[in-house]
Amino acid sequence: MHYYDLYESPHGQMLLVADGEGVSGVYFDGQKYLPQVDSDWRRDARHAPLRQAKRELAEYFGGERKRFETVLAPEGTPFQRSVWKAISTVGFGRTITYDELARRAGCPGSARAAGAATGRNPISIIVPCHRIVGSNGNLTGYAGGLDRKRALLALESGIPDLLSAA
Amino acid sequence: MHYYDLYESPHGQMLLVADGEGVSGVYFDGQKYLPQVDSDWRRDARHAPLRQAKRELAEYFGGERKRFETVLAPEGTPFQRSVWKAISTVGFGRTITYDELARRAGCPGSARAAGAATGRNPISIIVPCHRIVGSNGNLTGYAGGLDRKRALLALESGIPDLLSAA
DNA sequence: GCTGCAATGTCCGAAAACGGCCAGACAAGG
DNA sequence: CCTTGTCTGGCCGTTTTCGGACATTGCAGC
Repeated sequence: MHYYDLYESPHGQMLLVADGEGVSGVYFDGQKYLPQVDSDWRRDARHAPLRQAKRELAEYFGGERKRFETVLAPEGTPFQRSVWKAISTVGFGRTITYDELARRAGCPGSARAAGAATGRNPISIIVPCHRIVGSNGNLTGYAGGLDRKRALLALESGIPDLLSAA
Repeated sequence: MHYYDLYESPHGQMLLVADGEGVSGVYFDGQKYLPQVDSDWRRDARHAPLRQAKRELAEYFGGERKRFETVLAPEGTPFQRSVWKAISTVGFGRTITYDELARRAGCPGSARAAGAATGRNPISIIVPCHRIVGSNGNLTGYAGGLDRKRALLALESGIPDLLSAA
């Protein structure tokens, strides 16, 4: 059974999804790979993991939270899971390259595949895939749009996002 | 979560599988498409649907039961489900052809596809796929082996299975 | 009679395409 | 020289695509 709820973030509406185990998805409105809310999913604002995720996200955007503790249950291939787990080792305000990410996932040399897996990360923000950048520092991609990626990194750096004002 | 148990039938050991909804599989030992018992499955002889299935199977082999009432929850495509449901409309001791089966499933002309779906039936005996025969009366196939198919039909016809003695 | 063929939904293996990459080479402009 | 940008070729797991194979059957052609 799937449960879901919506959350109004500073960067647009977000869809939160969970199953019996924990939170399985956190998506920006209109992002790539956004799943369809099936007719047999139940919207449940009192679902414990969903409530905790919403609260922690609000604290994150308020600048009062740097680590998430929500119970996660993403679905993916073994390789994808290892990549997503590796992403979670990158702390607030830090960034690493796709190459380094692949190494941390135990697959050195698989930078490109790691990039693809990063793009399929179903849990935005909480699994901080926005902290992965190109080897030259470029923000090469983000399923929710590069603007949001830049905004999140700006939030974490403590520096106002100048570009977004332009 | 998956639960399972074993049952010793007159024609070999059988594997019974269930999830939260009901019985999802009944397999002969060594049959085609036999699923692997995953390490996170739990053997549970007290599981209600499993216990009922075992009891009804014992009664069936003892000649004291002609209809099953166990709650079923097989997994398959819409087409497969419609075929399996159609198979269940064939009564004890009766047989129909794959062509007739396809018609009952709402897809006349899809006899071959119906045959493939029949082969994938996960619930032996209770969903009586052994009662489906070729248009010329031949026993064209059975995941558990043609011997067992013949034996089941012999049991249901009340006639001793002469060939099995040969 | 026997042979060949068309129609049908699904699974499986193989092959190809597709990415949120990266290093090296090269050219252009300071 | 150093910096910056573009291009190229190799890298790798996943996804998509495609061609057969099936627990069939009725019909056409010989």
